[in-house]
Amino acid sequence: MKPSIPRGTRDFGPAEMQKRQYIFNIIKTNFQLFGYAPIETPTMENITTLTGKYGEEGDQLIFKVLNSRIHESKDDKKELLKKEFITSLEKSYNSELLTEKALRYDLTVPFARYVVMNHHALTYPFKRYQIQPVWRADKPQKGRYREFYQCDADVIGSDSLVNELELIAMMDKSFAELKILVIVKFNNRKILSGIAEILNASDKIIDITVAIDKLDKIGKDGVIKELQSKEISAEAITKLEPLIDLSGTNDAKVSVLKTFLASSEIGKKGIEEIEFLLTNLSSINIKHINVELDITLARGLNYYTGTIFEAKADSGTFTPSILGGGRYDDLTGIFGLKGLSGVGISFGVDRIYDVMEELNLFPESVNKVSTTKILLVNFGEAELMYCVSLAAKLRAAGINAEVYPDVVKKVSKQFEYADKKQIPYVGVVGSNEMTNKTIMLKTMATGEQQELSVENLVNALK
RNA sequence: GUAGAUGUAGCUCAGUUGGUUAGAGCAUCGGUUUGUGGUACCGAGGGUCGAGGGUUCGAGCCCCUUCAUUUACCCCA
Repeated sequence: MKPSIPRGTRDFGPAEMQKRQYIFNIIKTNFQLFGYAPIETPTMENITTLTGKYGEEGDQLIFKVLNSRIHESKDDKKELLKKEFITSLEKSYNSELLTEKALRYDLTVPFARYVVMNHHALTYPFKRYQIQPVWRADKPQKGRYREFYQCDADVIGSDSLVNELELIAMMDKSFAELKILVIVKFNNRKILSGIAEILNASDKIIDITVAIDKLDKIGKDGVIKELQSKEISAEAITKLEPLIDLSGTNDAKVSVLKTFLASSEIGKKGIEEIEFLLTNLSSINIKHINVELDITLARGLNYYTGTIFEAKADSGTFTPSILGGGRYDDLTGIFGLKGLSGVGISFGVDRIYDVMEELNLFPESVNKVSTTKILLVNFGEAELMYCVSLAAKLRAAGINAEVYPDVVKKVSKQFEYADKKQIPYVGVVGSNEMTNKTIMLKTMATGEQQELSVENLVNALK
């Protein structure tokens, strides 16, 4: 049988893992620096926990898990199962008889569920970080995987926009350390609600935001066409035009919005929030990222209610969003705990990796196949055991050491092993070294070698 | 779902208007070299040409069907 893995999934070899861990470490360090504590949640959630939170499209992308042991069902239940299966073939339909579990789609909803279940034990505002894979039943493409890691940091139980500010500061620091030039776009769902209100099209808010969101790709005419196809009135489209044309500095955009949204309470609230962030950006001393107000930013997830974030690399040809996030005022409400507002961001490690790979942003130090410092080469059975005890001494001194575990006809094979694993030193042990209680230390890069006592060997490698 | 591209050795790919025994590089193994790798040279093994059907004296190449991979749309990290 020819081996394969499900599409949209990947194996990561040692070389890739070194680079991935480099990214994870930077993000994790920054999460902790800002006071977030780690949690993990199960791979599977009850499907009812997930459905209805990600929008219509999102719900379709949830990986469902077939209930186990359905073949052991009683006959009358089997009849019901057959009916349910046929129904699910004909329309989008969730049958808990068939699937009551699903793989997590993101980390935010499981987090909200966790908060509600552990409400009594948490200290608010509760700040948590979570680094785990998520699954989406998407068609894989460039930069789009069916299994990928998210690195989330969320604060729940605080309305303060200071949380948003600190999240921006954390993005700045993280992307600076990763050396990725990034443009962080932000917007506010309240602005979008305000716009829909002004246009008398509150029921069409999703259609409108999705259309505006495509401005980059399809241009102004394309957006207008899309709006028309969604049965937005001509009058509303005319009203909307100044916003489609919106450009210039963040401040210039705000002043246009102020006029446009003057008669919308929710819109004015959104502007207030945006102004708070803009005027206080200076106090967090951003050095690396570009922060830009973009009213075409919509984001598909249903649960966002306030600030929304998205970050993209600002150079290279591969520029999908590598971070997303926002404020959700009542995600816990669905699980029965009202009045807890949360805000968070999510780094997409897999795309960050792709971007860094394209732009060659990994430091030389992570481009190693192995962290072994010395390989002990043997010339026979007795020498091999001498190597084993020697390795123990090296490791006791904190030196990464490997023993070549076989006795092979050609010693060159052992050197080849060291060479392929890019191990910088080789310790050769033959009968001479054994009688002298020494080791021949060879520096692979230069080919130089010298005979050393065990103590001198440890010192030389330290 | 819709549209395009691609499936040939373990990997990356050549393969002419259809013509004898399907090739290369890398990788693997062996040798030049029984106390020394990365270089060089010599040699070896490895293929139901994605699958099924058709056209033809003859198909890796043309036609049909099907499967897989991949890119774009939609949506998203």
